Amino acid sequence: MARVATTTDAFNAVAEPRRRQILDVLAAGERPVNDLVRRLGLAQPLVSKHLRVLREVGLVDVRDEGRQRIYRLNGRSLKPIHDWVKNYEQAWAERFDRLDVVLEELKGAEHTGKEQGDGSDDE
Amino acid sequence: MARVATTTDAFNAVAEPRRRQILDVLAAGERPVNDLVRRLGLAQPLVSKHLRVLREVGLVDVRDEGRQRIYRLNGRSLKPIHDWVKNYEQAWAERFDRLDVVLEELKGAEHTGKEQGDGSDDE
DNA sequence: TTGACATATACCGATATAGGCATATAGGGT
DNA sequence: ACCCTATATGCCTATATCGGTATATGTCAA
Repeated sequence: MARVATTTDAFNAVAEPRRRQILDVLAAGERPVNDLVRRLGLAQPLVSKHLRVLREVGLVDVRDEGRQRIYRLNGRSLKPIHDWVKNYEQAWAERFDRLDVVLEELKGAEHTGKEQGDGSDDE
Repeated sequence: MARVATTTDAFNAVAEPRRRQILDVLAAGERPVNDLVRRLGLAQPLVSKHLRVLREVGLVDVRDEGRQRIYRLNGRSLKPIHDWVKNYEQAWAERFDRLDVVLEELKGAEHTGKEQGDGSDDE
């Protein structure tokens, strides 16, 4: 048997560095494919294939706009990963057992994190 | 070319569900290999191989104890994953509102709305 | 229609993965 | 010494990956 298919879940989709790159770019705002191609310096078919994988695990959404396809981040699909790693957080942050510290960090993450201001969540 | 080697980084190591299972078991405490074998119902060589991968990316440590090898979780290696996903937390922040509320109650409404409206073109 | 552009897909090659089975290595007990 | 247990590794197969090149699909413009 070969490895678990990359289209299985977000874990596998995100294991590929280029796909993480794509998501990182999309985090700044939706973009057409060619924009990603130029920005990442990858071959266009390769980008399309990676986008397909990301689409199949729900990490990105597409919208047709003329002859362009606008891809948009759908970070919700990363939640399973976040939920899983979160359980290990204490392994590198033993201060984590105090609720106030938890909340402090939570808040910090909100205005310290890079702007993703695309507001892609909806529904 | 094939996929990036699973021994490359934690992202790839953790993309394999069995390896996540192993880590989950080890999260409860260090264990010898046979313990994992019984607990996961996998073939012993398979467990050993997965443990090797986990070891090579630093996700577990080993200690020799007689003729047993005690594996122990080293969750610090998961931090890169956590750091990466954390930036996307806002994408599913609807659920997060609940925590925002708690935060505001504790800290006195320090929370400011998230900035939006990037989507700007560029380059 | 023709042509140019934007994106997706088909096909191919090389790689290395997960898992199975058999065996090697190593330590403990007798 | 021997045997038994515990674990690691080697060899093998099937699979499906990633990346490349070529082509198909689709959309706009003249």
